[in-house]
Amino acid sequence: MLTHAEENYLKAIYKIGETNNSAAQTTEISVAINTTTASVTDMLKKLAEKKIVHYEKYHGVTLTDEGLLTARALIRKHRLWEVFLCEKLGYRWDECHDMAEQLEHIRSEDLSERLDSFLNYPQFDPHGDPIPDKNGVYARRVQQPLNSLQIGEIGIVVGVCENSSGFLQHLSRIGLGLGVVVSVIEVFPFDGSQKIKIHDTETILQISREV
Amino acid sequence: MLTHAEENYLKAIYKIGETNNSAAQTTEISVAINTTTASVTDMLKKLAEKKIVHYEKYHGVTLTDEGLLTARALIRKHRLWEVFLCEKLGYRWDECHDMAEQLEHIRSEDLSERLDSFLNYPQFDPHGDPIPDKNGVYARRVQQPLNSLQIGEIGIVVGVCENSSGFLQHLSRIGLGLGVVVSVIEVFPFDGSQKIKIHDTETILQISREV
DNA sequence: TAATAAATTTAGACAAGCCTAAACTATTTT
DNA sequence: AAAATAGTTTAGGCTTGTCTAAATTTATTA
Repeated sequence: MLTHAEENYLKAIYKIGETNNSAAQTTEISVAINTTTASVTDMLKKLAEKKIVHYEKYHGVTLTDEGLLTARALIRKHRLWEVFLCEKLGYRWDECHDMAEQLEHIRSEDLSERLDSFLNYPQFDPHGDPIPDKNGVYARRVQQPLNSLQIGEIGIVVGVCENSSGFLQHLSRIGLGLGVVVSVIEVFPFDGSQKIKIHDTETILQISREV
Repeated sequence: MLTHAEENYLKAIYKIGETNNSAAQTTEISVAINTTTASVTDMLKKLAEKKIVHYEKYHGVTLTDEGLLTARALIRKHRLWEVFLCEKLGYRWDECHDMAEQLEHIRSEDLSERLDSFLNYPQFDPHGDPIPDKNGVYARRVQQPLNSLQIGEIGIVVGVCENSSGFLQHLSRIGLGLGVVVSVIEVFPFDGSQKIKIHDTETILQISREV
């Protein structure tokens, strides 16, 4: 059984490993968790002791199989609670992170499962991040053109292909900035334009190619 | 801002004060919280420091106005979460206490209010205990005869007036033991008998007088 | 490849919350 | 009212998770 602090380290290590695709370094973790590197080193020893991470002095850590499972369960809880807070309690997606951060530490046999079912097995949290299922499996999010999304699918704008400033200005004018969550409402076969919902307003665009 | 441990002490002190109608003694608190009396003494000093309790050495503690408010907010959160766990996630009333015990410590501006509204402003938790409103006010539960309850009202069996063993055996046979939560579904004016729901089964009884 | 810079670990301390054992108060008994 | 008992507090210590400052290792650069 892990303490809250240990769980927080675990999550940070997981996320760093995910995005870097390499071992998480002490400094990276200290930045993520907002502590000193000395504290991180202490904690890494404890986590290694508990077989949660593979730790090699001066060379960062990676998660063990057990650590990976636990980390995914945490992410799952976090994201399910975010869905709950937004969908059921009406919080905005930017308001729920701190609460979810606390809620993810609630210990219980099968709370995640019950919550999942209550929320109707959501695939994504309000930020558009995928929610692992109870076995830790989740739809890897792949960068793909917006125009390849099917009706009902959800995506986050992570970049654009064209870089003409006029085009970028147009995007930001209509609210399509980086990180914005969109879902496809309709596809018009005539010209391939899509009616997409931007997490608040609705707006129709015909776009050449986005990611 | 109080720590989790401080909040637990606060709740214990509140409950003891409520039931005893007097200052909470060190030993009582240590039993409630399951620690040593030495730990309790330490904590009482800290709580007094923070103006949460009035503390007189060797003579127990009572809550300050601030302490009282905070305690009621905690109880409110606890009971609202219990309602959520039972009604929305389908837990049995005896399963949700430990989770609610954790959930009550979640810090947030207005989570209680949102939860309250989401749950449709319940008056009682699944154990039949009253839920304070956002100002800490709640329907004091008063002992009253079951037959005085109106349709839709909820009560807990806290005692009986008649003590003939035959009568008591009848009660336990139909599942009406002490602590059982009942709600009145229907009243038959003809003979004053009531259709009451016992937190699981349904059963009809015509009863002379209960509390 | 030796010197310098950056990252990491070790050493020593501290607050919170708990513990045991010993000392102290208050209450009850005789 | 003195002695016995019950309840409470103090003293000293332990663990967790944090910190600063110093020492060490790795990486970079000239």
